[in-house]
Amino acid sequence: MKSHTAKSIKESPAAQITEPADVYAHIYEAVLDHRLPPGTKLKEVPMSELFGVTRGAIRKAFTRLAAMKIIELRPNRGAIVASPSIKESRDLFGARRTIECSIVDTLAHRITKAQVRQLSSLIKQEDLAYRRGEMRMALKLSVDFHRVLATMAGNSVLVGVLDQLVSRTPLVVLAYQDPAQTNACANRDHAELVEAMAAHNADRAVVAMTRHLCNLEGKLNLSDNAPANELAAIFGLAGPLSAPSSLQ
Amino acid sequence: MKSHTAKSIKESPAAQITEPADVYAHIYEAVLDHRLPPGTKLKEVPMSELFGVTRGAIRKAFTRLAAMKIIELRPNRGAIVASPSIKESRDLFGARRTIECSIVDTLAHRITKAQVRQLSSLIKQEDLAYRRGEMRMALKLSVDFHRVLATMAGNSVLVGVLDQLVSRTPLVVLAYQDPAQTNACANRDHAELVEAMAAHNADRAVVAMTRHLCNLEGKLNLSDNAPANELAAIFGLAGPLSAPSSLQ
DNA sequence: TGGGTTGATTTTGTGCACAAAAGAGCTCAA
DNA sequence: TTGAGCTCTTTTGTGCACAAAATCAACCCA
Repeated sequence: MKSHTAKSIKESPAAQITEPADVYAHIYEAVLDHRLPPGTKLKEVPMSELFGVTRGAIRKAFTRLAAMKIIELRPNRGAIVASPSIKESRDLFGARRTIECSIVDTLAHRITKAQVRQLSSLIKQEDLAYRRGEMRMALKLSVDFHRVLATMAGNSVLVGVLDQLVSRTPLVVLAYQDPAQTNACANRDHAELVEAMAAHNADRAVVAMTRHLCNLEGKLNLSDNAPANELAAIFGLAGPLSAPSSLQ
Repeated sequence: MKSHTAKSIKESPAAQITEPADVYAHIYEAVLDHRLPPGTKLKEVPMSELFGVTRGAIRKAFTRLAAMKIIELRPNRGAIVASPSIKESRDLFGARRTIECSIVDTLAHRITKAQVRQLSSLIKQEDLAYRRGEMRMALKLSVDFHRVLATMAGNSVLVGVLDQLVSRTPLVVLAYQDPAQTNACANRDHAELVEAMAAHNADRAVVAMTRHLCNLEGKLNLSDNAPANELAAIFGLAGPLSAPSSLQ
């Protein structure tokens, strides 16, 4: 009970991790699984013992995670799992709309039959995972779909940029997801998008992508009085963002 | 003559740098000044001695610079100043067009008189610097203009993304700039853009931004047989990119 | 002469120990 | 009872020394 900070990271109790490098991935997964909820303190020594690596390795992973905005690195005060604000979450979706609509517009003009097949196959896998209830896998495949789309459009810089945004999205979704809503139907959006692109109908594809991202954002509880692990919310007071000045 | 790698970084010979942190900025400036041309090896020990900091501090700065794609970090083989490929340069401008057109579109609808004044003031300063021949200052102000634009549009995520792209742009420009061309007239583009936004004419503003970025890109020597500090170019052979497959 | 191998030197990577800072708990006084 | 100040403990930050890897050069042999 004394230090309950980072005890629940291991996938299964037996799986002792000894690999030198991919501490990053493990922490990332743990965050996405909500085994490490937003705000959790990540101490270096327990982490290093847990993963069986040195403190330096943990520190490096932290640097990368902070660059991706998965965790927040506070000088002299350690790392905590990021808790994105409402505005940041909205901005993230806004940025994705901008970038992914551009990607889809480009791709719709020049997509090949082989690419359509590849995308359809991804959708099928994703659908299967949903039906089986493998939500983690489904989420991963859904994210992959967007990454593949970006790669197909061919602009390597946009691929890099989008990768950052897409990586951050699940954290936002998990932080603000509305328990009443289910995200099972998001899959249909992907299919519609691919249909539009296969028909080389760029306008329709852009609309489909916009709607898809708006659907996703709409399912979140991003109203001003949404809970965000904030004290104000816990005590039922006004939302954390009465004025937009509180973040910047 | 033995190790001529990093001797010319200091701004002035007397200015010995002892600050702990902003090694990053100094290296970045040196790269933009072409005191460290693309491909230059950056050794840790000489650097640390030069700046009067420890090797660890240099290493940290390298990590940040690599994240910004200003330098390239090759495992076990040290850091070199990035030499962006032609495709990457084109993609960079493409990405900027996507993001900045979106920014300008948003901003044109809601820009305030005060913001117009601020932008006009920036343009005036920039113009002044150009006239005085202070090219470094002019370049910096020109870059700032784009950053301010992004900030005014209000999407913090897009601000962060654009910051990365804008920071990388000068490196590309310096690597591929055509000696025959001059970039003195780029300033007029900024003025036109602000005029369009002041009139709340989003379409015209987007066109202005597109043209501005295309102008910039167009002044570069990005044809397939452009020199890029490549051996092939030095010896007058075929360009480094006969097929686009050579990068990815 | 040229290609490949080996050894020496330089350069990068990493673990460890110590320093500095933050945090927790305690005492004492108002 | 509260709160300021103090000490002790925990946690993060950093310099240094050593390990591993790569680069360079000489050398040998075909």
